[in-house]
Amino acid sequence: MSPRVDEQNQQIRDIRKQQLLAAGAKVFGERGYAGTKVSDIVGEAQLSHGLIYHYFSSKEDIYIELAKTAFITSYETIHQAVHSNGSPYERLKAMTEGIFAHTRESGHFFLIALQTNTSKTVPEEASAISKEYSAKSLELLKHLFQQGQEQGEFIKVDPSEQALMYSSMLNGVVFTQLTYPLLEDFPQVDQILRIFIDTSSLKE
Amino acid sequence: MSPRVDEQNQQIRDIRKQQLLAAGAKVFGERGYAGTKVSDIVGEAQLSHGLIYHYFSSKEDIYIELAKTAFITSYETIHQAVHSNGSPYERLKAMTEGIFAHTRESGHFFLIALQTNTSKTVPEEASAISKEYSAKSLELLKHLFQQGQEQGEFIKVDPSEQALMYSSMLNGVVFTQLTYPLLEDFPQVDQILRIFIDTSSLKE
DNA sequence: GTCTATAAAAGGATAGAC
DNA sequence: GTCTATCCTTTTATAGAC
Repeated sequence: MSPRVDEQNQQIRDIRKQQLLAAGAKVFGERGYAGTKVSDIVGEAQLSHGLIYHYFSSKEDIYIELAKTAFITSYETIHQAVHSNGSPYERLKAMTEGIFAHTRESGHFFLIALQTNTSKTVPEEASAISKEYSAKSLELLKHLFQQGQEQGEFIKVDPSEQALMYSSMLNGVVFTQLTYPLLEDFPQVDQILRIFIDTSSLKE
Repeated sequence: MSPRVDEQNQQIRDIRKQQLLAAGAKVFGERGYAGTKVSDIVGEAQLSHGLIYHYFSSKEDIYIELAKTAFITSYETIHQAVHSNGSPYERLKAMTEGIFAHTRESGHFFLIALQTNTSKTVPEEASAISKEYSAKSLELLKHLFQQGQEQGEFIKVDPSEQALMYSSMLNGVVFTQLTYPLLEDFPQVDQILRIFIDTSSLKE
C-alpha cells in the first residue's frame, strides 16, 4: 500500500465520518436519542446500513460524540465572548446577538443539548458532559455579571442568579426561534437585556 | 350484576386509569415518547403488563391523552389569568407567579409539551393539538399586552412579539427550574417583567 | 471501503387463564 | 378486573461477499 493510497483512504474516512455526524445531528435533533433508528441516520447520510459500524461502535457512540460537540462549542462561544474586548454589557450583547444569529445552523445541536439535559434515555456519558460544561459555562457568565455590577452597568443582585436568568432566557428564545423558524428579527436583544441593566446608571 | 357492583367496578376503572395516566406523565416526561416502554409505564404504576391495554388502546393513545391535558390545562391557566381582575400588569404578574409556583407538580406535563413541540416521533394527533392550543394561547397573551399598551403600562412594540417573548421566557425559566430543582426563589418575577414595562409611565 | 443478508434482542400488542 | 405467557414486528449489531 503506497502512502498515496493511505492518504486518499484517510480522506475518505474523514468525509464519511463527517457525513454520518451531520446526518446524526439532524435526525437526533429532530427525533431524539431513542426515537432515532440507525436506519434514520444512514438514510439521511445516503449510506448503507452496515457502514455506520465501520465508523462508530454503536448508536450511543455517535450520540456521545455529537453531544460533546454541542456542549464544548457552546462553552467555547461563551468563553470567547466573555474574554473579548468592550464593557461587560457590550460583550453580553455581542454574544447574545451572535448566538441568535446562528440559531438556524446550530439548531440541531441546540436540540441535542436540550434532550441531553432532560431525557433519562440518553447515554450516561452524554449526561455527564452536559453537567460538566453547563456548570463551567454558568461560571463564566457569573464572572461577566460580576464585572458588570462592579462597573455599575448591571443591577446588583446575586450574579449567579443573573447568569441562570440569562441562560434561561437564551434557551427560551432559541427554542422559540426553532419552533417558529419564519420569525425574522425576533427578538430585540436590547429589550431583553434590560432585565440586567441598572437604569439609574444610564441617567448620569 | 347489581347496580352496586357496577358502581364499584366503575370506581376501580377510574382509579386504574388515573394511575396509568399519572405513571405515564412521569415516565413520558422523563424519557420521551420513543424512549418510554409500555413496561416503564406499568412498572411505575405497579400494574401488570397486559392491563394497560384494558384502559388504553395503545402507547400512542395514552400519550395523546396526556398531551391534551398538558396543552388544555396550560391554555386554561392563561385564559383564566387574562380574564381576571386587575390591571394588565397585575394580571401578568399574578399569572407568572402562579405558573412558577406550580412548576414542580406540573413538571412532567411541561416536559411532555416541550417534546410534543420538538420531536418528530410523537403521535401526529398530539402535534396537532400542540399547534392549535399554542396559537390560541399566544392570541390571549397578545390581547393582554395590547391592553397593557393602551393603558400605558407596557412598552409600545408589536404585541405579538411581546407575547412570543413572554412565552419564550416562561419556557426558559421553567426549564431551568426543572433542571435545577433545588433553586428556592428563582426567579424574581418583577425583574423579569421589566422587559415589558414602560418605565417612563412609572415616573408619573 | 462498501454493501447485502442474517443473527440476536427488544419492545408493542394480544390471548387466554383465573 | 387482572395476570402471565406468547406472538410478531421492529431494530441494533455482526458476518461475509465484493
